[in-house]
Amino acid sequence: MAAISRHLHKAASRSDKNRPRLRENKKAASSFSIESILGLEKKKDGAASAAKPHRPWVEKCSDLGTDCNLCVCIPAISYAIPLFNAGKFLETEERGLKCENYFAVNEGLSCKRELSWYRGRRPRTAFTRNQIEVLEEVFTVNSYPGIDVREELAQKLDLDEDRIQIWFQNRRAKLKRSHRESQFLMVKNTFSQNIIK
Amino acid sequence: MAAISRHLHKAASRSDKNRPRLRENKKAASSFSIESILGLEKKKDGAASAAKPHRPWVEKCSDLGTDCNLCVCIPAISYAIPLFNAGKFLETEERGLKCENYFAVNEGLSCKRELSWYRGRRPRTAFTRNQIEVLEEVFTVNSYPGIDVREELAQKLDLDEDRIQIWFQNRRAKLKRSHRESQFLMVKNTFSQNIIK
DNA sequence: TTCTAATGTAATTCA
DNA sequence: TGAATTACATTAGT
Repeated sequence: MAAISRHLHKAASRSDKNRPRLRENKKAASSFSIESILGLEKKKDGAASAAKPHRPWVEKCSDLGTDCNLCVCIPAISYAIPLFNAGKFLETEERGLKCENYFAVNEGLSCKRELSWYRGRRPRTAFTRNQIEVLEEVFTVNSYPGIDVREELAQKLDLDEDRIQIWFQNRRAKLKRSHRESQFLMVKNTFSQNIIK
Repeated sequence: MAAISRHLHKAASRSDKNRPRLRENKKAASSFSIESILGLEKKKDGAASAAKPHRPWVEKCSDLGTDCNLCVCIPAISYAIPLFNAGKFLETEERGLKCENYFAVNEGLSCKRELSWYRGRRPRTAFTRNQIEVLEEVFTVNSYPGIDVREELAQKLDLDEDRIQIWFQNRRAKLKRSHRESQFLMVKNTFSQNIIK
């Protein structure tokens, strides 16, 4: 049942493709030379929306008007908390609710989206040595564990199945990277040996 | 050649999108319990070599020739260690000590640089004042430069694109940190003012 | 000591 | 799912 609800959740969050984009820079960048970037900074405020520094965490809602005190306040609090408390997850949830309620009233979408950009990121999971050990062991024999193995691991290691899946994804990426590099080394060595002889 | 290796690391394998999918695992997995998977761990030691850290510049070792035993030997040791233990911090320390003792006997100062090299860490890049200036200028208008801007910057500043990317990453972290701190101060001040009144 | 380049990796987004 | 990219925590050089 837990698995089902988790998967429901996954499917649901896949659909909100309208979440904050981090990619605009890519498109925007292609139309800029460095000179233009440097040259434009003073001139164009209108077109600067593309070149505007994208720093969601600095995002002050002071743009919204002077009566928006909470806008300034809430992000401040949400950043202050982690200084005192390592258990960020609870705060993240709380924050989410607060902000969402708040902005639903005042401001439309844009601010909410910006907020969700930093609000929505899952706190980094720190795996224990033992967890890593087991995961690595499983990985050596099966880099693509199915849902059943993942669930079993999750239960045994006291982790979300989601974390397991992501871990394997990243682990496969790492493996592939190292393969590519060792292949490159081989080619390069062969190459330089041929040059020498 | 360096450029090739960089791109090998990053964007090379776009072409293997068409690889055969590895779906069999799902079926196969259901026939495994974790215990049975773990029971197999001894057989596949070959796969473990894949766990090598991602340090492309280690390739330079082989350029030095066969008479450079240390070059070959020590990195081999330092790479072997992590395969047996996930607790990387301890090993890093151990490794450091070993190397340090070893080299302290033979040489003096230049050793330090050699050391970091043997440890597998890229020598710290010292940006020139001009490079920093340009990077900062770009940063003020765009803290998330896309690949094209990064490449352009790399060319103009005579730096690796990788260095540029890392620089922006660290710069964003710095900005975020300072922002967090100032907000923290604000909250703290507001808080104590409210207490006083 | 402080700042920051470099590292490793969990998380996210897109195709 | 892989690939690219990000944030984040940490290590270590100057």
